[in-house]
Amino acid sequence: MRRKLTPRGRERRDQLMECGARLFAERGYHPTSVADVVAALGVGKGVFYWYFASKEELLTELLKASNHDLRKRQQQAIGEEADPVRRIELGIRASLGWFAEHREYFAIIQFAATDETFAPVLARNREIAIADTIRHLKDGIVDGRIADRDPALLAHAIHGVVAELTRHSLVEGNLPLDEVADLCVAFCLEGLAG
Amino acid sequence: MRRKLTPRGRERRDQLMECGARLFAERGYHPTSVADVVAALGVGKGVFYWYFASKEELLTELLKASNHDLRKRQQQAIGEEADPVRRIELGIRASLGWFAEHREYFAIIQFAATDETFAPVLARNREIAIADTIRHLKDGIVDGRIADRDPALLAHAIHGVVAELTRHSLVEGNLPLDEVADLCVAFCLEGLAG
DNA sequence: GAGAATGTTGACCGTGCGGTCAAGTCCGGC
DNA sequence: GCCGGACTTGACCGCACGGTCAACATTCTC
Repeated sequence: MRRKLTPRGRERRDQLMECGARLFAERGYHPTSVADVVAALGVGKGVFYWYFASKEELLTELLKASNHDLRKRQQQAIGEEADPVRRIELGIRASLGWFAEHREYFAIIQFAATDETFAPVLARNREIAIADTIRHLKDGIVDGRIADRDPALLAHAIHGVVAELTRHSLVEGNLPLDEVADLCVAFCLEGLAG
Repeated sequence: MRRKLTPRGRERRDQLMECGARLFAERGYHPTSVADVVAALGVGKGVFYWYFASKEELLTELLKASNHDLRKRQQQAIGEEADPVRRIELGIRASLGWFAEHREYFAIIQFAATDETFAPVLARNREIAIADTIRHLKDGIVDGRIADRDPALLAHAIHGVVAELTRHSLVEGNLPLDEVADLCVAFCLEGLAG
């Protein structure tokens, strides 16, 4: 890994990250070797270690970059919306939409959660997302729009629904995204209540 | 791996599984070597391959055994309860309770979900659990107690809440189990509705 | 166009892993 | 008391992996 990157260098780095993301998603992190990554790009092994200090660093960078991108999308989606309940809904929809367009990352993030080397990065990402949700929930509780229950647990519950429905629709589903998103929002807002 | 196991043999097998479960949970599957497992037990490497055809098989057996145990507990908890909504509630509470008592398995299952070798076993386990939930949901929908929405998606939503709150309460939480279970049930039944 | 900085190569190294096996020990049944 | 099958040992094998590096190529800078 070196400091100064020319445009050419930045492109190579992006190629390596894209390639790594794809392979990690397809075969998993441990089963994918650095040799696989560089072979897929048709370059020598040294190239990898010019841009990354280690295989570990590549995954860490992928996690950071993807989280940054997802958050950007959520913030754009929520925009200036004032209604806290609607803010939660827009956040949920943005999340489902982003993963639908970046399927590779779901598997990568799920693996990273199980490895103590990467769990900290992920835990931090999640903490931030949960904190956002908690803020909206508290606003909604003050407004009397949301039941007065532990906002932290509610936030985790919402994230759990989103995570599992994301997984289901990516891995097993052939359902239209909107349908899943609608149910996801309806379930979070109303539960099973008929 | 051999056919006939004497009582002594069965005990060794159980020791290996217990030991493997602990180490896989603590350090992860790939980073834990067969040498680590047998060393923790103070026996030679050959012992492992007498009882298991491969490291892979050990994990597979762990997944099967744990799922069997969890399901048994759920069935006992639900018993003869007739009310479908209450059946769902009892199932949720049984699940949270089981994981609280078998923390090791949460990490193991989460990893297995990310590895294409083990994903099929897990997918099958999940399918069965989801099918159970769907049955209760359909009963509830007929009764008019549950909203008439896609039962499959609802089932996944419930499982998502349970999974994430389980994770939260095991990994981050110092909250009493009952409190988490209460909120989990309340959220699933009523959503965020205030 | 010299020289520095950036980028690239691929053979090579050490290590640790999953798995094997020939040899031996333990123990129940006869 | 010995036979055979259940069980154990640990040195060993082959290999693939993460990472290094000296040499070379390209591109920037003045």
